[in-house]
Amino acid sequence: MPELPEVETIKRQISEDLVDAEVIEADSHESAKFTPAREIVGTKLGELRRRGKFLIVSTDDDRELIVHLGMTGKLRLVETPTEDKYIRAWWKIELESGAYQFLEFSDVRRFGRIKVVKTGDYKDMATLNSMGPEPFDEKLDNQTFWENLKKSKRHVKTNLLSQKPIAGVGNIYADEALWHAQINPKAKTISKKKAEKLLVAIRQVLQQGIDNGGTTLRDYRDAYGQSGSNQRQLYAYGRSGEECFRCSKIMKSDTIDARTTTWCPQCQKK
DNA sequence: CCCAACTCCTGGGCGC
DNA sequence: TGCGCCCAGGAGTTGG
Repeated sequence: MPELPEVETIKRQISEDLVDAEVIEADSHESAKFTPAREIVGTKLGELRRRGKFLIVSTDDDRELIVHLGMTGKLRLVETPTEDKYIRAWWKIELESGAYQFLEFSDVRRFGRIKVVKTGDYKDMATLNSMGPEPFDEKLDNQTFWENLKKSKRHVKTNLLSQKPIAGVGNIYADEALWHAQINPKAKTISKKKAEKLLVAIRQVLQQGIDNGGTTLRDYRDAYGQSGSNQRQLYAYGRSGEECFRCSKIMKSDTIDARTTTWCPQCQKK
């Protein structure tokens, strides 16, 4: 599932190509989740940005195209249209160089969505509107993160997935970060010391994910259709029943607030 | 405001 | 070989 590192990888790959590209033609699946894709025909694009797990492209008429990849979404840039029955939206664009390319949004399970809004107008997008700070924002310090965590009384794992204390963390990187910080996913109150450790761990697992071009378990591919390699360096996610890499106890898995969670019962005690 | 429950979706894995 | 069942889960929606 695309989380911050996967979305960041795509952003880095095609952001520059989109600058000053003109949208010549577009079409989409008929679902209202995707039809806004058609609204930007005739505009010129700006850079592609990332906010949490959202991709945002500005247009030259003061709007923004917002893409969320959901569970199985892929955004890719190709020279000729791909034979792919799961393409939910596509845009034919003319790059600044004069070359024509196709930006394709493919999404088997249709959990992704596309929106077009006036610049910065996210009032109809609850998650984006109340999103916490970017993990690599230098202004995000230990004190702020700790205070953000304390705003909710929910399980820390669930709190992270809400995108409110910090942006961009999903199920995989949440389990990874909690393992590294040795925090029980069901903990509800986090000491300042533990919060500091968690922030370090989040930054570390996300950076490693970016460095590895994302985690490809099943569906994730980058903007050129390539797999990431971070799945080879996971310490918690998907390791239920296997030995903890730190203490050799058997890793445990359970559903916490409807999300599968894997942790070490020995070194992630409450 | 917060939170919990429900909803959206389909390929793939498994038991029989 | 194929059928039925279940699982993966981010975020939007609804209702308390």
